[in-house]
Amino acid sequence: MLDIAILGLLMERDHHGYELRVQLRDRLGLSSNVSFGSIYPALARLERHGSVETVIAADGRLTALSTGSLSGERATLRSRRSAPGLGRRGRKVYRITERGRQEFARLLADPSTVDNGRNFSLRMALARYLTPALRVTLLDRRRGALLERLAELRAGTQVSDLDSYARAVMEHGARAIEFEIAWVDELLAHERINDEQDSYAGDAG
Amino acid sequence: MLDIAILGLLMERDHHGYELRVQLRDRLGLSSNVSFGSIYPALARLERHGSVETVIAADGRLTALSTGSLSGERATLRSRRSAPGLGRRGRKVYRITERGRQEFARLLADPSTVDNGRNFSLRMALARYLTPALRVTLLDRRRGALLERLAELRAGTQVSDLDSYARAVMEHGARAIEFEIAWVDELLAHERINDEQDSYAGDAG
DNA sequence: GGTCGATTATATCACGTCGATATATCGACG
DNA sequence: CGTCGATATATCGACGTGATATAATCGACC
Repeated sequence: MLDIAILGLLMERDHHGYELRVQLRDRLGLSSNVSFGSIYPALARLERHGSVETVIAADGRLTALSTGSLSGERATLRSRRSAPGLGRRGRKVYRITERGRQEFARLLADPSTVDNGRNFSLRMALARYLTPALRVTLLDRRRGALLERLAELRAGTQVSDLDSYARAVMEHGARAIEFEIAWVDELLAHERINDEQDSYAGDAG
Repeated sequence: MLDIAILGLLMERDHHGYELRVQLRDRLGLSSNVSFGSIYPALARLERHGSVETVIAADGRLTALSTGSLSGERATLRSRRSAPGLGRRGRKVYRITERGRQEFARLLADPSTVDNGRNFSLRMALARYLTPALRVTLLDRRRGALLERLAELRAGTQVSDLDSYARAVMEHGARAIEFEIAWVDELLAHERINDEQDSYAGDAG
């Protein structure tokens, strides 16, 4: 889960661990503050796998934060008295590799684990990296999973069997699913509109 | 998480592991099919802790297994042909202990981990075991957590910074939170109505 | 000008949950 | 008779979480 999210952020520019957490929340909508106990093991995993590489920031400030991939700067080394020249508590900046880009494309397009809401939202937030066809596939899968879950919910214990609180939870659950189906439909409609625009612009038939 | 859910189900009647999974979904709304890799360790944990005890059904067949304080009268004998529900393969039936009941009450009333949607829904589904005052506390806490998350979402990276897909995910996230706040408000209103009814009919018993 | 708390930052731990898998029993269907 | 699908228990590795430790730097206040 985190792998794809981290790779997605690194597609845009380099990041260090702490910053990734903020971006995970603000740009990918991962529920408030993913634990460092997830992020650092994930980074270690990705590095072991050759999907990312570290670019140790030699100076304390700046680093790759503002300039993105362009990193020709050989910065002013401030004299540090201890440890290898890591500024501000050794900051490790991570960069995606070619292998990582391929892995990212593979993970993103894989529609197998879309029955989980988080996985779906995550992939949608990164959907600009997908082809239109794959986007539609993803949305269709999610729609199917939601319909299935809704049917399952309605087919479960009959409502009369539950007390009013359990019933309220079930009914809210059903409404929430319908709410998300409506969203998915909206997104699908959007994809169709884009298709039409493409066929006007690109295909004169 | 599972502990409280399992204890909640066992408050009503005894269950064996496999059945718990179905009930977790159908009565407590836990997202489709909790893994056995969660259920069995949870049961072992609870047993170790003295919150539940096992009542082995020695014979694979039927075994009214005596308990069923509630299900006793009804569970006599159903037509034994295609009726689902009674197992083969040495079945371990779990029963809640007095210690378990106390533990359940303690866990249910604890409002500390209500920032997670699942924990909240779970506690709401079991809210009939709470006093009205504790129900309101729970709802207020959840409301606060949702407002906080909404503010955080709105305060994050400004929308113009995101591509249309990431933006769509963020906006849906915000709407989903508002949707749940509306639900919580509904539930709070209900609690107030019940309060009023109590004060009118309180001594009519 | 010194300390204090907040923020930035990396890392590790125990624990819980998940998904996959192994194993076994029974009823139904052919 | 075999095997398929549902019932049923159990374990495994992988992953995410929350708590905690460590540490440097920054701004604020006195």
